[in-house]
Amino acid sequence: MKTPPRPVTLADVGAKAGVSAKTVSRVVNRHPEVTPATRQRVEAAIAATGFKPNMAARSLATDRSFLIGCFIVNSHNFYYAELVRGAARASRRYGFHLVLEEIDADESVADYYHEKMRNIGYHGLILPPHYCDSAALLDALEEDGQRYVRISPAIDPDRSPSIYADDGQGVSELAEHLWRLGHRRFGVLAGPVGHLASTIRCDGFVQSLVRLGCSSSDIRIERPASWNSIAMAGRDVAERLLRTGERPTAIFCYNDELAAALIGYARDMNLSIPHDLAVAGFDDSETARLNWPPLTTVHQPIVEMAERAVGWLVSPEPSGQTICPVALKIRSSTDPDAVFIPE
Amino acid sequence: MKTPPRPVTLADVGAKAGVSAKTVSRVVNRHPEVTPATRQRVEAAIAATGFKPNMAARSLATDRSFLIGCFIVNSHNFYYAELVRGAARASRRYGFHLVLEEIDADESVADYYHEKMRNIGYHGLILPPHYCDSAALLDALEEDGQRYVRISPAIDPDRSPSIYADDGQGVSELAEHLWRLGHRRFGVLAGPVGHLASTIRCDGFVQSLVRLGCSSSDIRIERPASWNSIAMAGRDVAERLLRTGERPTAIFCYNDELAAALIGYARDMNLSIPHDLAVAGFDDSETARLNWPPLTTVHQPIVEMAERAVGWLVSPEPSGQTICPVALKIRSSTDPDAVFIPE
DNA sequence: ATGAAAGCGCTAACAT
DNA sequence: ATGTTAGCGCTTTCAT
Repeated sequence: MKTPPRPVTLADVGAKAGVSAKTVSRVVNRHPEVTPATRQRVEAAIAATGFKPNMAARSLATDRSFLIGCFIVNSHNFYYAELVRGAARASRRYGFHLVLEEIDADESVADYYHEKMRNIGYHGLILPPHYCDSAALLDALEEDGQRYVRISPAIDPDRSPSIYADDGQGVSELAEHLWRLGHRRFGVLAGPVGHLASTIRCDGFVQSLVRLGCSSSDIRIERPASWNSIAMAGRDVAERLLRTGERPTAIFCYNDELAAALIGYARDMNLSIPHDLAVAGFDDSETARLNWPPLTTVHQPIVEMAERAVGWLVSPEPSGQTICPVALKIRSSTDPDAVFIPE
Repeated sequence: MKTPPRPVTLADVGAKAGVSAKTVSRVVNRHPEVTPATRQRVEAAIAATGFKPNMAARSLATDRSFLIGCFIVNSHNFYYAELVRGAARASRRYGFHLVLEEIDADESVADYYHEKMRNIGYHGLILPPHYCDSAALLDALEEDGQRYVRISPAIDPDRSPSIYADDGQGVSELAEHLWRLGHRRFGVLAGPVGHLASTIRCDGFVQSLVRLGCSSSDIRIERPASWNSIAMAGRDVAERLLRTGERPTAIFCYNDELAAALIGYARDMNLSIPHDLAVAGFDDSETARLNWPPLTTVHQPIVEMAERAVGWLVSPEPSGQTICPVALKIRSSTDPDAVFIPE
């Protein structure tokens, strides 16, 4: 590798254009008080020299970085991958750069923020589920005046800008959909205990069914004995739901991956999907689309939510105390052509 | 949000400890020439004041950032997600931060680098497949003296540090494995034309079989008519491979997602997997694990490769011209307990 | 509308 | 072993 060429500075450009460095700075930053004539000359000099402003110097002088930070769990997960996609795309669109901050499950986010992130001078931070519910983190951020946006927070919805998907609405529509199809006995593969989304999805689904006239005794809720393996979790619950008691004709699973695992097992039992058994998931992930027949599922506009989060972070005003409900869509597995039914 | 407290500077700490700012700097940067006594005093002052060095100032002064950049495709994809996981984790371990640079499929990476990345002063860059084969980008990086590491490059293996997975070895082992199981008629669901990994996997698989004594006429290679939908691609090829001509007893698919799609279709045909038909994928992705029975597949240590890439980037020496072959592992779907067979 | 000076917080290079 | 000086490249403030 060659040694890097000496970078072009504002002063270099200024010399070339016959103006001061400050004038060049004004042009670069689109200040209005510059004569069109000088502006043109400066822009020509910028183009000629290939000048690129130095981020570090700008950050030091303005005490603002052009970095957006996003907390991320340390595991392969459709939800986070989508979130990152949206955030990266939007950051780029606004001239910012997305930094990933991977936090271990067993460590304190607030501590990590203090130790490693505070000095970066992040322009804004994205707090996806889990992190957005750490009161200690929120306290630390507000103490610093650090701008942030929360995604689907479980606590203090009015505390600060937050964007969430209306899981309750989604499962309610799903319940109606299945009920309309004629299903009367249901199973639920519930998510982890204590996980808010899990509670909302499970309870919302059940309540909607009851509201439709379903008897509680016709809804069986099962939870995997262990979460170590998604495949095993799905099989475990399938075993209980399909081998014992009166078999449900429709099962709603906490997410698509669990639904896929459950379906695999059901097929081994020679059940035809969706004829003998309808299975619904949540997230509208790759898994839901790859499965055959495609999974009934609830789509969260994750990418768009992340884009909106970044949009708020880069906007001049601290984005207000807005809460943004998001429309949900249901995809039908009984119709292989998988059309979206709008809210 | 409160207004941020005035940040603590080196000078502040120095005043408190009764030393110069520079001495504090030396302590922070672990310079050896500091008396244990003063070091202790300074460290106490640092702890008391809650001092955190300012990244921007440090970057400006040293002309080094603590940022690792990683080029990323704009789509949800197991491979890139894993790569990001490994890179984020390793960056963090070394005190760096990982920045994602999402590049659209239809734009020039080299141009984007010039426009948006050059002024960041990246400590190092990770070039995953596709980007690592842009000669224009490599030229631009070397012109700038920009440190970088390539992952599985298709061109110029000796040009610069690169890390690759030995796909050829993987498919060779896979071929042997299937042959040993007694398969004699094979199908291949090939990847996109012109894609290097696709060529290596397909050709390597076929050549290995031929070497084992398989007749070329017993190996049928099929390619989806369209790549718009993975599910449809899998069905498309399955249709041709399983409905026409003599049915193969084993099919190797370019990746796990295609394999899953193909399997779904095969099951609709009432073929029992793996009894009637063995299906193998590539990547060892979530899909391979969620499928039931689990997919035969070839595992790339993607996370570890990314970690190694970062390790090279942060090491003082420009990491040499080393090429790093990586061991491959094969997982067997005929054995549901999915043990790894070491190389 | 433009320029000059000062300084953001840090470190390299030279003192001592 | 520690302190002093002079910037890094930019922006702010205050002149003009």
